[in-house]
Amino acid sequence: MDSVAVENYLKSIWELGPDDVATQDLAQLLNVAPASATKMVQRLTERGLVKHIPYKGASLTSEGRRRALSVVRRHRLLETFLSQTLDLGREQLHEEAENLEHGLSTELETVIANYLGNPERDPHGHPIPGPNGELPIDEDLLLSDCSLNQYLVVTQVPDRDPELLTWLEKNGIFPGIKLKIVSRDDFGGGINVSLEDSSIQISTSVANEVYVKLEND
Amino acid sequence: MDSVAVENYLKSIWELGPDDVATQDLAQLLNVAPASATKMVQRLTERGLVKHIPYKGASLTSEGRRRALSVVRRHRLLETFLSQTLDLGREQLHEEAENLEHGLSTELETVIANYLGNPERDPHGHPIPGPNGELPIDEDLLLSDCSLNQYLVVTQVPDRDPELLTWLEKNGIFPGIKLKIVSRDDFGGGINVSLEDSSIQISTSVANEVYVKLEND
DNA sequence: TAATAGTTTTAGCCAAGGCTAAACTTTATA
DNA sequence: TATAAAGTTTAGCCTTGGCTAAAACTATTA
Ligand SMILES: [Mn+2]
Ligand SMILES: [Mn+2]
Ligand SMILES: [Mn+2]
Ligand SMILES: [Mn+2]
Repeated sequence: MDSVAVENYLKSIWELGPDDVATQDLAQLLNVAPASATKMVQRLTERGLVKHIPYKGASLTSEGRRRALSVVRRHRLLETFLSQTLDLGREQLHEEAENLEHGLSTELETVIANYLGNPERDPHGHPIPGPNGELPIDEDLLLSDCSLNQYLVVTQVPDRDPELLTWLEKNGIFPGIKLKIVSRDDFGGGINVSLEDSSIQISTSVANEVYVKLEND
Repeated sequence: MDSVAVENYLKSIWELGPDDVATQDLAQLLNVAPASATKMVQRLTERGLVKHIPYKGASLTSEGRRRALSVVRRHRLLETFLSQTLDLGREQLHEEAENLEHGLSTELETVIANYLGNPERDPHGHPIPGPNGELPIDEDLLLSDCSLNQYLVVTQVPDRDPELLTWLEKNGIFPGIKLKIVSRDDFGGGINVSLEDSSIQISTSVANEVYVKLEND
């Protein structure tokens, strides 16, 4: 079994990938010094889970990816389970799942997945990998890439930043909601969207973390 | 925050206590070499969580006890939560809680406790410590200590051994069940109990792990 | 009460996973 | 294109939590 540290590194490399991941980015995401990240990346390379090209970056081998996706699966199943059983807001889920994901046995993972009806997405709309690390293809569109006046449905919101998530929630943006981009502020940077019965401005950086699909399935 | 190892040592010392705990017993419960247990006990003594009298044994300080009970609370709340939401048998709960207990935040602990209605016992009948480490007084009687022909109600069964727990369950012995000791096999060692509509023989070693109370409240 | 068995501690080792400071590469800038 | 800045790796250190083997202590038993 991988240690908590190893699981966190693998998951982080996956999240920052699939391109070569910079030592700095990895270190920052994990709150460790760059030297620590380098050392761990080297250890994972020894173990055949990572490919490291010095001064260039790190990427997962297929075995590394499999294990990373196993952590992601546990994380997202836990988020879904907690949101379904307890009355937690979408912004509280990530942090809790982050702690619990390493302690979930394969057996309990299966029981929870069945209990939930083997869901394909978590409460943020993130796809849940299958038990063998199959990742459902994800063809959602970045909100910021969409054209004006198309009818869209939100499919994914980010999960890491509770502040942002609370703001999105308060303004009616979460998976399932319909919206339309009505205009772009090309310089102020941002887009104006209209929802069912309100309309708000969303900065580019936020629009870069929200995914949508076209309304007609 | 205490590490996983520290939490496990504190909980184990509590479980083996309150008398001075022998190095060997501690090592065995935690699956480590006696020398490892000695070393950790010394570290915990440094930190003021344990009192160690060399060659005699280890016991918890009041701060050590508080932290141990916090782990026990998380463990027992998790067992209760899992048994209530998923359809796990009583014999599967302990192992899962053992892994998850270290990843449960204080906030989620509170949410779960409220969701469950702040229960006083877990599915094995073990008392759940309060949020500040108050342990409900436990005046249950050892089944093996009870006299013949008293009307008894099972209050606690052990949680560690899935085999045993499955056996108990199959024979109708679990918290809430009424029974009566009808005779003792003083030499074959064991007691004969009659339940609602069956009667079985229970070895002394098992009867030493089952607690009961008198039927009239 | 002296030898022996059992238990505990000490000594010395190791791997994991952190850190800082210094050295080295790569990239950007003058 | 030379130099400076930014990013990365190496070197060397530390703590935690394991281990085994040997030494020390305690309890038992002859
Ligand atoms: Mn998440
Ligand atoms: Mn999520
Ligand atoms: Mn238990
Ligand atoms: Mn229990």
